[in-house]
Amino acid sequence: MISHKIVPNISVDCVVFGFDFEKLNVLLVKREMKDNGSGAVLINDHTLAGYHIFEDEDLDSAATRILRGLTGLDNIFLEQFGAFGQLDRVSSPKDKMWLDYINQGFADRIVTVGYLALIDNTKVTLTLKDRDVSWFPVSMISDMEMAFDHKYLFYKAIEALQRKVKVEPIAFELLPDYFTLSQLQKLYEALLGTSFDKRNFRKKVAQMHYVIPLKKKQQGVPHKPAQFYLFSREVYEKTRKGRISFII
Amino acid sequence: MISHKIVPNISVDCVVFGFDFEKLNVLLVKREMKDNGSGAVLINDHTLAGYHIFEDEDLDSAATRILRGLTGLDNIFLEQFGAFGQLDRVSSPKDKMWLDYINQGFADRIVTVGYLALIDNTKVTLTLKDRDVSWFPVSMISDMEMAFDHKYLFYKAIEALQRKVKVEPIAFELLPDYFTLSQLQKLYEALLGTSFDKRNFRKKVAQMHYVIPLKKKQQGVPHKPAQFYLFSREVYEKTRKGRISFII
DNA sequence: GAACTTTGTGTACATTGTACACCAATAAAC
DNA sequence: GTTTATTGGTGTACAATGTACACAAAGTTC
Repeated sequence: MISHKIVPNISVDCVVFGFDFEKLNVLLVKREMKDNGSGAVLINDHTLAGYHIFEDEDLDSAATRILRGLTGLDNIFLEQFGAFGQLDRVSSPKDKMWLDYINQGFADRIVTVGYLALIDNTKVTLTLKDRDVSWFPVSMISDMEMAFDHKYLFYKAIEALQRKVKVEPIAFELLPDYFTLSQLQKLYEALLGTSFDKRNFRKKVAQMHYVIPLKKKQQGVPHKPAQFYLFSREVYEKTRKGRISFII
Repeated sequence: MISHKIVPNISVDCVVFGFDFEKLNVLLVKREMKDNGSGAVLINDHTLAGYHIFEDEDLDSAATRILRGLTGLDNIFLEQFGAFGQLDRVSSPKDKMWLDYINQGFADRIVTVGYLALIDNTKVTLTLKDRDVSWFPVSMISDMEMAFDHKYLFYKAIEALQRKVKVEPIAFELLPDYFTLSQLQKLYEALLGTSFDKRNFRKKVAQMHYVIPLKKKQQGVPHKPAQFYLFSREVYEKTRKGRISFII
């Protein structure tokens, strides 16, 4: 195992989204610290998945490394949603105490690059070695305590996600390889916080020739089985349109 | 004058766009270095407007500071388009020689945050003290020599610009307060590299209630004078629509 | 086989996009 | 002051897309 030198004032934070066919979730890491003597709980909240970058890796690699550590997966969809360098990012007493505790000292000035990650929930089983990592419904985040400016980063991430999802077919990254149209619809509804008419939704999907029906159907469901579809990036790339439309 | 401590491994680069009613231009800074003895030209190319950040300023402030230095203007439209941390960003012999020459040594690892800036050409007069800063048509960039990975950053910036301009009314930042519809149309054509039908374009603009006709008309032009319009951000914010439309 | 649950389909209307051609208003030239 | 050159400004017919809306079909469970 090679030990890498970290860059003390640059880090990467990943906002990892997953979809359980009902709602959107985010992956958070528990942060816990007790007083050595009394055992009193000093810190008990959550952070995004993040770490410093190493001297010898670029930003995308750092994000990939962090996600591999948490989920065991490579090849996760990743996209930057911003760089954050506010002076007071890491300034609360708790946060300083924490950095001291985990022995990172405090660079008084850390710039972090935010990454949006979309993962297919069915491919991940958490509860690996550490159960400090778990999924939380995005609707719950507003009521949670979070470290540093991570709640702010989360909001920025979800804004970016909603913006991008309307314009690029990245939502499919949150679904398994085969999915039904109802699952797709629920996903978009969860992402955008709206609801769609079933017939109109399907009419629209029918025009997306890169969403391809398979011969396969659902099995063992207590109702009419749905047909499976798959997303083809190749077809998408070949058939994308001009989309000139500055908005009203 | 206070002297600030710089953060050696973090910088900000600004891709500054302007519009001269004919084409899009970018602001570049000349980089020149001659051999002390022979006077031979060792480096003669261009860089984006960029510098390290200071310990006591955040990223946006750094970008604002850099632009104030170049243009004399505050209140310039600014938006991040990415963070760049490739290991080989600053690696060519020329670039190393240059960093040595301007006495910055070489941090072997610099992360830069890219900012897109849109400025109203009519408000800037360059040729201040230094004439090392000047406008170049974006169409010319592909043939130019540029420092570091700045050509790459430029392409990323223009991609982001084209994406955003279709979806948010930021193009107006490139126009004077009062403008004609023909100027607006030429601007969009320059930005997107397309051309529009005049009547259809105007029909579309007519639906944007935040583009407001004024009583004023052009004067002294050798043809029918055009009406002036203005962009109202307030009206825009109040009337923006839902725009749910994941793309085909 | 009855009850339950989710799938899958079509039509009428409104809105938006697109293709296309001519007169109007001004300054400059004569 | 008449002509010329140049850009500004307008409407209509058709195609494509968005939207509102209701019911039968295919499975499982009991």
